[in-house]
Amino acid sequence: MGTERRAPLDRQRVADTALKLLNEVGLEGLTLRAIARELDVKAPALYWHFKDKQALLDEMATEMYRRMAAGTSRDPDDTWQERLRKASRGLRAALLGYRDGAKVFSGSRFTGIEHAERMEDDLRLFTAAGFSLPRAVRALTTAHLYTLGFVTEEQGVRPVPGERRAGYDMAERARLMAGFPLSAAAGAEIFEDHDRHFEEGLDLLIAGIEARQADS
Amino acid sequence: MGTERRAPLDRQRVADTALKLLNEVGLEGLTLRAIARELDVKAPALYWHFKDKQALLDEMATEMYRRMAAGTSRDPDDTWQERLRKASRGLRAALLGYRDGAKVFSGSRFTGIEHAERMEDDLRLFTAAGFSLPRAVRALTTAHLYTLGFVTEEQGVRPVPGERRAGYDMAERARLMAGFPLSAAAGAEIFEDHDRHFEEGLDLLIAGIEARQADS
DNA sequence: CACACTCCTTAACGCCGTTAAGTGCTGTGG
DNA sequence: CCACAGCACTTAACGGCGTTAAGGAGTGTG
Repeated sequence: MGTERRAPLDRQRVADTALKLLNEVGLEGLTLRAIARELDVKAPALYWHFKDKQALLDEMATEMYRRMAAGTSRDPDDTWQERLRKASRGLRAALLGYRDGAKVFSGSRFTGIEHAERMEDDLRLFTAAGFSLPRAVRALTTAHLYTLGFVTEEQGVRPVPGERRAGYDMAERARLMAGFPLSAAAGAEIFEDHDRHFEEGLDLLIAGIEARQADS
Repeated sequence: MGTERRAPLDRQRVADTALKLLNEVGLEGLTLRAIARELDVKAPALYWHFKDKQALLDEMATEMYRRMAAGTSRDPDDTWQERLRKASRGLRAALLGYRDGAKVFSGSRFTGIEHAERMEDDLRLFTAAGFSLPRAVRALTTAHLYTLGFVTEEQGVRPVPGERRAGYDMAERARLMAGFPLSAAAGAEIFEDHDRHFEEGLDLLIAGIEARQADS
């Protein structure tokens, strides 16, 4: 008979489902009722597993980090440049993997200390490469913050890869920008080819770290 | 008699009041009803001036930009390094001037094209200094995005200058981080002295731009 | 003096996060 | 074998949110 009971939820399953739903409806559509419906449960049931919605978002951010960690290859013999590139690209890819990923991520905190392991590993690699701890931290966090800022804006323009948010018509923009020729031309540079643009910013940063490290 | 009528609202006054209120209650407390109350009006009145709440947030972001522009000195004889520093510091100061300033700012779009004037000026200065347009754009936006990312995280830790968000106890953090000595030590570097940290990241970026510009 | 237009109010809608109270099921000690 | 504890959930409800519909007072215009 159809009387078998659904397996009880746990934080992990809730977070997984919420992340899947996030990609369909975006952050603004991600309500507790919608998540509960997806899990075949009523909304207050979620309060058994999370103290409030923010705690669920925190778990989602943590899960995003876990998946990034699982999806980014790391070699102990990386140069610090390679490591910084991998970390930054990996973070960007992870954030782009979810609608409003950057917003969810930067509005939340990790629920555990699992992330410390990778951080420790990165810091070890950088200090072994000759960086003082403060310099290592500065290099890593600057890249991290650049990446967060970049993807936040990127997803503001392109909520879903492929689509384009209303009010971002390039022809319209060009018309308004008559009188500001450089800015008009810059539009293409800013709103197109995010991949290349991201890499170029990263290049600047790495060049700067190299330069500052040389004249230590 | 007390029968004189209140002067009618306009977008500017609404945005001003909303920005003032933002500093008192934060983004999550910034409801249309609260803004209306402050203006001695009922909430639906706001819909005469703005098509929805996002349009009001857009106007607030634009006003933040205007005030930043008014508060940042600019010299036509700036070197590009000075200009980049002024622009980045000015943006950070402007965002820090409001609770959740970075979130409001990066979640919104400017309502007009007033910002194009400064952008044009910056691009002129950079191209006059020998940058190609793409390189000028890359340099400016990279600094811009770094700043946005930086302040977003900064305000996540310190919603109001002076206060400190729950869950950011340094002693507690140190205890959890036993076993990750470098990460533990990095905490101080990350969560303290944002001013210095911001400047150092900016230094890295400028050094990188210089380096890439040298071997053009 | 009618009419249009501007700027606002009153009332209500559906949805949100969240809490309180209760309910069935499972496993354990007497 | 049964009382009872605790787990995982439901039902019901609360106050507040953004937003819309309808209407009304005051002002300027033909």
